[in-house]
Amino acid sequence: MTTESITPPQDENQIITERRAKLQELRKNGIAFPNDFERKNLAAELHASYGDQTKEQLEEVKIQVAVAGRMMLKRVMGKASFATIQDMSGRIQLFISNGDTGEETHTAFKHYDLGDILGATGELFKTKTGELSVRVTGLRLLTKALRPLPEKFHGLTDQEQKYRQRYVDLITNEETRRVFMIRSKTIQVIREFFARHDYLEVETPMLHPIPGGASAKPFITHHNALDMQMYLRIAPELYLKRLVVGGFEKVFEINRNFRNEGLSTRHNPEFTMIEFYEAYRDYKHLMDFTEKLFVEVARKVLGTTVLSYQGRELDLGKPFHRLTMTQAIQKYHPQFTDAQLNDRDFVINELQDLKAKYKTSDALGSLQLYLFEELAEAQLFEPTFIVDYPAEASPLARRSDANPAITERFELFIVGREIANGFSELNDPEDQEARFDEQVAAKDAGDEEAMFKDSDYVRALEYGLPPTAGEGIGIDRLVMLLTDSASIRDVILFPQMRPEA
RNA sequence: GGGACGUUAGCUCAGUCGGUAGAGCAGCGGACUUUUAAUCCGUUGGUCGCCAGUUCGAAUCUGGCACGUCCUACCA
Repeated sequence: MTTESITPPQDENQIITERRAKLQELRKNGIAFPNDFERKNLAAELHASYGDQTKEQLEEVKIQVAVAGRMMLKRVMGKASFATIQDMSGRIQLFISNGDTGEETHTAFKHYDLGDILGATGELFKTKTGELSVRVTGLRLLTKALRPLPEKFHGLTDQEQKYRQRYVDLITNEETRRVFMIRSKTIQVIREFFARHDYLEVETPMLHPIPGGASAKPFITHHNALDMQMYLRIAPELYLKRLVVGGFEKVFEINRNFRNEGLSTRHNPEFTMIEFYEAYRDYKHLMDFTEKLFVEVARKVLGTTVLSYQGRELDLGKPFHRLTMTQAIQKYHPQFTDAQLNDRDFVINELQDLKAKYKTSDALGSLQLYLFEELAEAQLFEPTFIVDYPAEASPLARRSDANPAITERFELFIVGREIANGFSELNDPEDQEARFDEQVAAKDAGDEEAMFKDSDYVRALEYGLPPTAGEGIGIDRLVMLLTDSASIRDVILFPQMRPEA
């Protein structure tokens, strides 16, 4: 006994073998992958234009259509069949019968498989149950699908496969298509919003010789011709502010940042942010502006400011809360007094009880920040601006005139997550240089996330940065909110995964 | 990094006490000219994640490994 000489690839199975044979047959009989079918109508447009017409009206007007799409459902009943095809807009039913197409075409159709891409021409009509359908007179197989689709009722449910094979997820799951259409629409609305406010959209480098603008571990890469180490950007901030120095007084950029940190339901190594800067504004203006932006995005994308996130209702149309860190702590832990929260030893004691990390060298503001993160952050379900961040944690932000230990900075929290971060920009070049030097000292002391000193940036400030306000908004997290997604992977088309086993 | 749970047909899932593998969908063959996850009859399809161990015998018990999901930590 001899083994078969043809060993199919490992994931080949009987179904794929069968379909390959059908494709072989198609090749033999002509052009297996024709590209001359002219699609003239989309499913959703036909439903919108003719869905309301009666059976009789449709028979009278005799609308000729040409539709194309992937076959998702198939029902064969001897001399007549129904098929449901799906295009970018939606689905429409085809009726194929010996009487309309001739027996040969209908017989060929019976061997078409779910997942095949078809082109059909014919006349619109309504079935006796009232479903708008195409009475097919011409039917062609445009692309043979070799691999079977997931089960037609449940679709693809395995999370890993949804992420790894997003194309299958998109074919099968309406909800997945909805999420990414909302994502696209969200970015479009944001662009329009900034354009309307006379902002200039710019693109700054993704490859940085000095990573800057955030506290994070960068990805390191190498440029061959220059033989130098480069970093994927962790934030565009320093470049955008250089542009404000240059006279582009309102700029924004929507693009990816890369951070070499852990993966989680809220973190992907590459994520999308919008950063924007406007001269002659301060952080208070940014908060008002952000509220307007969020309301507009919700209204234009979802049609309402009221949304449901993981079972809880949220209204972006209500004024956002504004609290200092200590006020936020007290909101959820009213037993703490102002005196206690401003007492270093007391705060350190609380942090110890919570097993939270801190350094004995930390200033009171940083200690309060850690306590806030432990006790309040995750509870900020309704949109809340937390203001007055400690200067040592905000090396690019302008100090408060009333209290130089804090900065004119806020972070916006919604559903317990940081969604945005903004501040009045530090435009004092001497203070900026001093703060860079502090960061370098921290880096030398072992802080991997401390910033590098960017001397050209300081030089830019020395030419004069007008008083400016700047902010970054996490687009992925915003889209999670708008789509009620629990994981950031659900709003990124191709999330980072480990290599396949 | 730590913890919990999971991995069985292309897909969705069962699998009892350890006794040699099941259903539905998809596929193939047949019936059926208005179906709606069409229906009905017949039928093909398996490295039970991988490697060891225990046992007469392992999808099932034990150990290790891989991958995944969730929680947690770092982080936006």
